[in-house]
Amino acid sequence: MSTATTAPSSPKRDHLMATARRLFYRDGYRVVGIDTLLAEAKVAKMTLYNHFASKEDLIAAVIEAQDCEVRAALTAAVATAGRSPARQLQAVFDWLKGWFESNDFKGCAFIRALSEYPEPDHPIHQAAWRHKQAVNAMLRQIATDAGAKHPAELANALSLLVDGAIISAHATSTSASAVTARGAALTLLKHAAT
Amino acid sequence: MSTATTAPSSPKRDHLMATARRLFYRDGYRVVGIDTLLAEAKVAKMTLYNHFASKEDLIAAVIEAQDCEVRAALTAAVATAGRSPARQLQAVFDWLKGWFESNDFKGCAFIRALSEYPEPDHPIHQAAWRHKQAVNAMLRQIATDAGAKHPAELANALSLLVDGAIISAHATSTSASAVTARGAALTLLKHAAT
DNA sequence: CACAAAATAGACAGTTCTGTCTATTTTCTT
DNA sequence: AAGAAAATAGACAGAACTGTCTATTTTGTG
Repeated sequence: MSTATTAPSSPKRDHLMATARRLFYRDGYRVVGIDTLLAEAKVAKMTLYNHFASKEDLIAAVIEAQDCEVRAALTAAVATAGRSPARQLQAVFDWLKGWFESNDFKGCAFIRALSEYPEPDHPIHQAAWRHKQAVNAMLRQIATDAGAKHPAELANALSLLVDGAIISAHATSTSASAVTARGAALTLLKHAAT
Repeated sequence: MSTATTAPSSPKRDHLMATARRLFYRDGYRVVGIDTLLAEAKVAKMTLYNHFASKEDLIAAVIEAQDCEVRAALTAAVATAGRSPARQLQAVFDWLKGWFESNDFKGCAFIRALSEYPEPDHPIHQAAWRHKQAVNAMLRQIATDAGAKHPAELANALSLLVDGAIISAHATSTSASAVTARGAALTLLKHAAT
């Protein structure tokens, strides 16, 4: 018996999730209809509604999955950078740069969720917000390791640079913002160290 | 005779624009339908389609209008701060803070436009992008006045802080990110001065 | 007043949307 | 092989969507 809050895994469910993630990320949550999604996944409509209560429920599940994947990728990127906080921070923005330069980069799934569901109480809005909190916690760890006087405040500033870089990369279709953000982040890190 | 690229002004057109701005900002571009907008504005459908070619055309016009208004407000905020670049920069983030704390703050209309129309070629996407460029130009002026070694690069970093602060304020429904961003901005400004 | 321009209500077409239901077929387990 | 569970196709309801058209009324102007 599983007491997990996440729904049980199944091949069809996973396949639906994968297709949903791809289409929602490429085109947007509201603009992609259930029928389009089902045609792309080659899955019957009732299968979807047996696994998810509603489209919103599916979107929330997609965001949770994205959250897990992004956090794992970031953790891995940081891990390869060794123990130096400065190098770890560089690794974060280098990872961003690689993402920005990938062919299917279309902005941030979480920022888009915040935009498409602007009500703060909305479950989708909140799921996206939780992800941003988790990333902030990772940055706070780096700030603490660096011996920052106010690690939480530094982490908040670094989060602004991350989100700003994503917005800029999406708006301009270039990856230059990652380099800019990395430079600013290192400046702030150096300035905040005791 | 007017050679302006913008459509001629008229009371009905202006009223439609005002209602559209309010509803699109509050709920989103895609989620607000034409019928909802017309009911709220108490205007007939043909009046709308006599002034705008399509819903997309209306959205593009709304974004242009928002662009003008935001730039004017920012320019005014900077103007009251005197000639000190540091104070001008503070004024930008203080203005952001006031905006975040207003009752109807629901994130950034331009960031949302980039999210809801993620295709770089889309006219709405590009209109939002032009606004971000204009704000960046204002910051570049401040950076230049401050004697920064690389004013364009500093302006880019400041833009990241602005957009990041907006995202964070919307995600958390607080204005703390404005203070964080202001502190980081001043640090970067000081560090970049010759 | 008379004429022209603008705005109106409302029907309408054609599409798309989410979600439900049924009846049938496939798949898995024992 | 037999029975249970899962997945299927497809119709269907009911609503919402953008955009068009017409006939009527209001408004502004000379």
